Amino acid sequence: MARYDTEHKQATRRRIVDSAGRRIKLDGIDGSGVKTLMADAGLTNGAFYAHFESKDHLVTEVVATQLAAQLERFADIPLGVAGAEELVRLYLTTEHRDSPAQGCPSAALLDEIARAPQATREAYTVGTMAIVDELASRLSTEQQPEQRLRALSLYALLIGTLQLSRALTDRELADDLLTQGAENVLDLIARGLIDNRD
Amino acid sequence: MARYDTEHKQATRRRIVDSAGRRIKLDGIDGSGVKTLMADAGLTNGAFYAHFESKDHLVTEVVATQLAAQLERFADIPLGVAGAEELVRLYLTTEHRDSPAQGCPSAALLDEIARAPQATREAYTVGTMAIVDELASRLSTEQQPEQRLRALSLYALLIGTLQLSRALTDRELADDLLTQGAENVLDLIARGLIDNRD
DNA sequence: TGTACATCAGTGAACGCGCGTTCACTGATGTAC
DNA sequence: TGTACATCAGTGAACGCGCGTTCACTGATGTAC
Repeated sequence: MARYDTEHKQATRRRIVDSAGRRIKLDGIDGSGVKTLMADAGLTNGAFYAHFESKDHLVTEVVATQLAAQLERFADIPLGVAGAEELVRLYLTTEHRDSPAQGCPSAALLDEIARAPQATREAYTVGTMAIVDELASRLSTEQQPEQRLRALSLYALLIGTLQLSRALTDRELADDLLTQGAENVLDLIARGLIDNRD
Repeated sequence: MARYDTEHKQATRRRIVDSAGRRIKLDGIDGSGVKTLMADAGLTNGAFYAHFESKDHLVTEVVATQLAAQLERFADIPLGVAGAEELVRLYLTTEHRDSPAQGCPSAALLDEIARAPQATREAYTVGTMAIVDELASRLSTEQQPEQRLRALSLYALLIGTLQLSRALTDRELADDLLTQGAENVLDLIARGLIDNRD
């Protein structure tokens, strides 16, 4: 099975990174073995090292790719404050909570990333800032450096709310938390607008 | 080494749970092996099963114990809204962020707990609600059921902010996030008070 | 008070297993003639 | 157009290692006499 066109190997690599993204968000970094990650992509464990230097290298790429995917989901939402509000509501849905494999990598992996090697954390920081810029662009018409920090903080609030909602076994409480969390974050967005008018 | 007084074995057990709490908050659940956990308590791996049925059982007990410890830290803070504000500021310090082993188990382990067995998640839910009640008691003079939900959401915001600050490699940005996060959460607390006056 | 003994908390080697990683090999492919 | 061949993506067994767990054993202790 070889000597395919130039695209073939790159396509396989992308397939591995994509399916690994889903698996890792579902079972965690430590919880996802190389054998499983390769089986998800329809391959066997041995082929892994023809594509990646190590599992750590794949994880770093997965983090970057998944943050880019999350960025695209946000970028698809209309601009302006109405867009920011829609973004918050979309993030804090029961669907997002109940489908970690399809969702935001921060909510699925944040504390594992905090313990990850430097290279992974750096990729995370870069990818997160791109998301934050996308969010910041919706918080006010004029782009102030301060908006970036507000956006970063709002992103942290979204992540914490979704994570806690995932951990609680009381389903009703977990649902109410999403609602309350959205209300609080929307409140902060609205308040930022008022402050800007002063 | 045996036939000690009745207290001895229980004391050893408590010592294991305590040191395991620190280790697990530092290295994660999957990242902490039984051998290491026992060495931290000055024992060898074999003795583990004289104290616990399985690693999962220890983890569940660690989660409960650590949440109880976090509850005590909160309970030590004065009552009233001023207390709530102090609590927020204490939670979002660089010291707390840089000492996960001594800090809040939610911030260290939340997404690993979300993937943990049912029993662990149930212990987490119970322990978290106790913390939330402690927080809620500071949000307004009269205890409304709605305050509990507000407190739960505020706790989620604190957790998310600390976690994200831990993951970012840009130290200055991570510090600014703590400041901005505190500002946002304090804003929400103040706003809750105004709403209550209506 | 002194000695023999039963207790049992703790030891440490070993179990099977899955981990991340390596490597000799396979076999479908595009190319050369 | 047909055949021989070099390529190399992918296979799958094996590596050493640490995992969670088991178990035969140790030896300091409190108790009995």
